[in-house]
Amino acid sequence: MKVIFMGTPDFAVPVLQRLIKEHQVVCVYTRAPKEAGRGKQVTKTPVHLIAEEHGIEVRTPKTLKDVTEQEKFRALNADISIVAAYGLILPKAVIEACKYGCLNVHASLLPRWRGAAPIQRAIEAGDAKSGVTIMRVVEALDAGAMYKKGEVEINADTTGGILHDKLAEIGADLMSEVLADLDNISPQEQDESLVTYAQKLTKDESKIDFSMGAEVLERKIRAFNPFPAMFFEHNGERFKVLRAKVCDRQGTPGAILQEDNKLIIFCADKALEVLEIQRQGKRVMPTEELLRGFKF
RNA sequence: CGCGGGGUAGAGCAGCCCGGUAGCUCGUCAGGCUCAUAACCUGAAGGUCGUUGGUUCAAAUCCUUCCCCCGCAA
Repeated sequence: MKVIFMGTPDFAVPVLQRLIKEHQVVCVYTRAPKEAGRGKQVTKTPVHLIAEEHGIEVRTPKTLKDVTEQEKFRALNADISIVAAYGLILPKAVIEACKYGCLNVHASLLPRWRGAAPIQRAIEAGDAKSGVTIMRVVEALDAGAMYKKGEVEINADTTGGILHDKLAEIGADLMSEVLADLDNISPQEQDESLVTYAQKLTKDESKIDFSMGAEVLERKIRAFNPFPAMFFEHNGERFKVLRAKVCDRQGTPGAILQEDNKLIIFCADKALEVLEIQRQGKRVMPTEELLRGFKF
């Protein structure tokens, strides 16, 4: 099929690569390159780079509300458009431009976790499983009828990064399957009574609030690994906590205890033993290693 | 040129501001102690102090070139 792909971050890359392999990707839409990283270098999006690598036309409009832009979209004369974490609102004119409409890969088991940060929110909430849903794009956010889902178990070692990568791969598989069998799958409407929303991640929630419960914090630490990473401050220095485990001890919330090469910080109820830590300016390392030379 | 921290023994850190032949914790090896041990004691090995050039009687330490890593911010 002639496909238009719309996506931006790493999550969208496996899907795009699969489409390139199996279909004719006529054009890729992604967010415009912007200043990012140290030195504020202008950086192209991951999707942008992959598209260029394959010599596919890349478009980076600021918005698609523009009628001229919509004309250009329609002029591609594609059979279907595929969206994966694009980051722009799609107007009706774009959604309905192609013969087979517009499909989306979403990193959750819809209708649970519609919205911006479904991967992290699922872990944070303590869900036993997460997954990917392929659904039809409609004007309302992540509300379209569903074609296919794939599930992944969330266990005690599942970090946001690990889950992200798994879901991206599964998303590519599922999209491939759905496209191969599009005429025979009838999409199923979402049950609105089960909808939850995944708020996007903000900077200030990545600061560890030790007046919260240890279990919640542990999940949050896992969900936010490797990005944006939960942190605490000590003597004006920032320490990212990449991994921790709950331990059954009590003390003043926020108090730090160093004993036997272990770093324990008390929370509201129990305490957290920090297992993997990153001092600012240093790499991530097992807490034990940092404690060989650094004293809190 | 967005702001900033760092690269010192296998690992993690101190020393740098106020130049003077490199130190701590752990690990490794040897010996000792012990019923025994990942414990304890003694000793040893192991470092071009990221790289280039400079200042100096003398540079890990001051200035400079480049490389690499990272925090913030985006």
